Parts: sequence; C-alpha cells; structure tokens
Amino acid sequence: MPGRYTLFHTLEEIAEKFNVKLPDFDFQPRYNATPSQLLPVIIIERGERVMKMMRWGLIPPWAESVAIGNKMINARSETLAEKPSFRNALKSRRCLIPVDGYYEWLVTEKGKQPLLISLKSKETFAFAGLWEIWKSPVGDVIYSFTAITTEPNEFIARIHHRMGAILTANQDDWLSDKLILKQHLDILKPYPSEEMTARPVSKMLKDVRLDVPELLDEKFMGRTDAQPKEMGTLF
DNA sequence: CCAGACGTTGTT
DNA sequence: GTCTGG
DNA sequence: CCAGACGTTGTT
DNA sequence: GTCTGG
Repeated sequence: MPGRYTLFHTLEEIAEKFNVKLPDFDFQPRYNATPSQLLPVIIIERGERVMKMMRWGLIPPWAESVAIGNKMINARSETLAEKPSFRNALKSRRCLIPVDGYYEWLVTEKGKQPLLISLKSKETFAFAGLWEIWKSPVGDVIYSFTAITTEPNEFIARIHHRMGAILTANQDDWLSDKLILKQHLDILKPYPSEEMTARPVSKMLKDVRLDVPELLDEKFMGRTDAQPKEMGTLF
C-alpha cells in the first residue's frame, strides 16, 4: 500500500502529463515523499483540472487537530462509500495523486528490504485519491488528501496484501461528476500485473529526512551505515 | 436523549 | 457533521 | 511507510 | 502498546 512514494519529474513535466496549467508554486522532485508532507494532487475546480499542493493524510472536517490525518493516509476502496471520514469526499472531492513509483517493505529473513514499485512503461501514473478541506480552531485552512487502496494483483500479492488503486487511461473517469457512485467504485480495481515491476532500493529510505536520487542508486542498495549528513555531501 | 466514534495496516 | 451504541 | 516519543514543575 | 511527526 502507498506509505511512501516518488515523484521525480519537474513541475512542468507533471503539469503537461496531467493536462493542467503550470501552477505558480514551486516543487522539487521527490524520491521519498512521506505522509504529512505537502504534495501535488490534481482536482477539478470550476470545471477545470488544476494542480494543488495538499497535505498527505486526510483530515475530516470534524477533526479537532491535524493529528487525525496521520491515521488517514490510505482509504479502503471496499468501504469508502460508508465511512463517515470518506463518503462525502467520495461524492464530490476525488483527486489524482501523481506518482512515478511507490515503496513497499519486503519482509525477509535478513530484515526489511524496501522495493520501488512502478510501471514497466516508466510512465508517471496516478493513485486514485480523495481530498478534504479542514479549518483549524484558530482559522487556518488545510487541504489534505488520502490514497485509495484495493486488493493486490498477482504480482503485488507476493509482496503485500494491499495495493494502491492505480489509474492511467481512466483518470478522467475518476474525476468526472457524470459517473454514478458504482461507476466510480468500479474504477478502483487492481492494476494488471503484467504492466508492473519492482526493484530493491537503498535501506536508507527509512529515514524520512532523506530525499535524494541516490536512494535509488545501485551503490547504496542495502546499505544502512551511511548517515543522512554523509548522503548530503557524498555526491 | 447524550456520548463517543469517525481509519488503515500489520501483528498477535 | 453524522452515525452508532447505550 | 518508519522513527521516536510517551511528562511535569520550576528555573533560566 | 499507541500515538505523533515527517
């Protein structure tokens, strides 16, 4: 399931891929995007696709603090329509979460080995997501999102018992208000195994402060001794 | 009526 | 906010 | 997802 | 064990 991911294209490339205007905010390519961070999502606003930065971890409108969002980084597709935290967002606040790949931790005898899961085509894809707007007691407004999970395909099942709901050709359908509830839910199915791939990455990934391309570098595969400080100057 | 939950994953 | 449980 | 905290009082 | 923060 999506708990960390990559989005290592430029804002220009992402905007073009998802058919939105180039936003006026800045974005640095990401190799270790983690929950609670501001990350780009695509929504429909006044009938047009736009890119917004939102906090990963959906905060329901009734929440008393942002902390709730830390528990809402994923939403099960099977129960979305009933859950008080998600059902309203499902009706009117669906989003695309641009992703180049996401990480799973494969549990082995030698410990946890992080894997980067991506498409064989190397194309940027999207997780189906939901977003919310939350007002803090002091009036701050926070936009947040969650990534939807589904059962795994045969390929992912060897690694984990859930997977993110991946969208490629059906991204317009997910955002469209012309579909009915069942049609939206039908989109949230396992992505075809034959189009997916996985490869091991550096165990240093576990440090949420590290967000550098070298996490994907062969030289650092499995290394746990290097320190974050070292990584910053090593290349 | 009021109070309390509202979520997922993984592990036991 | 809205539903469930007591 | 993983890592790290998990607490209060009083003093600076 | 469970929650928070990143």
